[in-house]
Amino acid sequence: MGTVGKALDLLDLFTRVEPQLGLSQIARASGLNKATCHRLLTELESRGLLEQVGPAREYRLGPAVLRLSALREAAVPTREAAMPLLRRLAEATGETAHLSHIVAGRLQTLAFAYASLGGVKVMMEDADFLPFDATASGAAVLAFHADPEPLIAAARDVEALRDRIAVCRGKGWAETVSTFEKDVHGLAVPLFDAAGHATGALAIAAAAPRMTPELHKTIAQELMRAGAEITGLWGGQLPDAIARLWHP
Amino acid sequence: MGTVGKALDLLDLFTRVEPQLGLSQIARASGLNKATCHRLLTELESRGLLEQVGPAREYRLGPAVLRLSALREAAVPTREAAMPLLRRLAEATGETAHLSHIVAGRLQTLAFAYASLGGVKVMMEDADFLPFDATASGAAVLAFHADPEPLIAAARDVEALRDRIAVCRGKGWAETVSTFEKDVHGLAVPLFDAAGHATGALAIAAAAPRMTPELHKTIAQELMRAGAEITGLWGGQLPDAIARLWHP
DNA sequence: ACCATCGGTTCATTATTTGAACCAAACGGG
DNA sequence: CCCGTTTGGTTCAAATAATGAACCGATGGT
Repeated sequence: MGTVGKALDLLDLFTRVEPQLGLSQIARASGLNKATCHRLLTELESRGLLEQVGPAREYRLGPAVLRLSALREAAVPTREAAMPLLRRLAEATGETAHLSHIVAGRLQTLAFAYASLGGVKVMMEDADFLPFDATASGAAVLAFHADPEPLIAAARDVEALRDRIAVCRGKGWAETVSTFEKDVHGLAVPLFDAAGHATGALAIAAAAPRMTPELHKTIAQELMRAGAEITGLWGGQLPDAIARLWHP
Repeated sequence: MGTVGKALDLLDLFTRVEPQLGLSQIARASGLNKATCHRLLTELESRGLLEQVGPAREYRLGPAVLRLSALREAAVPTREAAMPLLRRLAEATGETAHLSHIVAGRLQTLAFAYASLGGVKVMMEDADFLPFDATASGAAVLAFHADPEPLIAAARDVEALRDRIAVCRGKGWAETVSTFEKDVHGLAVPLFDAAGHATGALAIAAAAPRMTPELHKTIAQELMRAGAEITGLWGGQLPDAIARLWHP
């Protein structure tokens, strides 16, 4: 990993919880020398990826990322294209739907949609990373990923993850109950790229107490239907094993 | 400019017109050696800022930019906060409204809104750069910018730009007629940061044939009102000179 | 008045970046 | 069918840029 990688890694230090960081803070968190950090930060700032604000001269994500994002969506409307389907899925199931995506070895939340009516809902945050070993989405992607082993091995609870992956390979969808968050029942299906490898997941996070066999069946069916559609929208291809499970 | 800067400059080669580029193409466009390019691109890809697709292994902007953008908007809702005002401005004037922003020495389109009814409208593209010397927005920002000289000097038509800047300093808004695009009448006001320096612009692009003295007056008034509001939303401060011009 | 921390800078040492030359694989005429 | 040209990608000695301990002035709390 070269200098560029180190600089880009600094961007990951900025989170929703800590959106602004000082120089010393960044140096400590990254393990880099303060002078090195300063040079990298200055360079990121000169291109607008970061900006420096206030009398404390703290750094935060800059306006250039907005442009890159708009450009990406114009070229590959990953999010925009899937949003209508995601909303419909939330409505059809009455629960919270969300979409995630493997980026650089991590599972990134892309978008989510709440059902318009109903009482208790599972709330979500955008731009977060999901743990592979505690989410149905994680198991779903890895079950059909091109190279899952390193990601599985890196998980905290490898055994439970392998179990869930095996279930997903057999049924076409993955499931978790109260692992990531208490009282949340998760169901997920993988999404595929043009080569037929899973690169994302579509999931429903339902309030566990509300789950019934009928609702479970509805959710699984809707997920498979929407999963096939989004895969198609993204120019992906369902592998034979999945096509058989989803369209029996 | 170090290695990181060179890598980040590569991101600018991806445009709406050419969203996917091959290695040789990028090397030629950037002037860097092919091997150097390849290393930088690989490093950008490893962090998800770029991705490589298809049998031709072309590069395009990657999904990580979506996360950064979501994080930025969560921390500093520049775009979201201004959108309602932008839409209201478009409605109130019946013309196309847009918002831009200085990022790393260039004027970047942040957002725009069309009036809901009416015939001819000026169309816009997101994530583009506006020339300082051919847009009302450019003159408006530079008229109250902290360090305008280098940006003015770099413009193609320096004289016309200086004239427009002088007008803007006197009136509080800038104007262009059919400079950027034919039959487009532009009016713009600067937007200010906490230090009272202009960092952005709010503008109306009107269909020139439709312009009347009354409409002109409406647009100028609405711009100044909305400009003050957005500046406030962004935590900015109107300089005295502008406060006097806008709230007589 | 003191100590700790902050953001930022300096400069000799060191490690990384650089790029001409080199693959193998496609592609497009003649 | 072959030859010239392009593609994406790799190699490695030479050149250059990154590194980090020590330093500075300013700020803030005790």
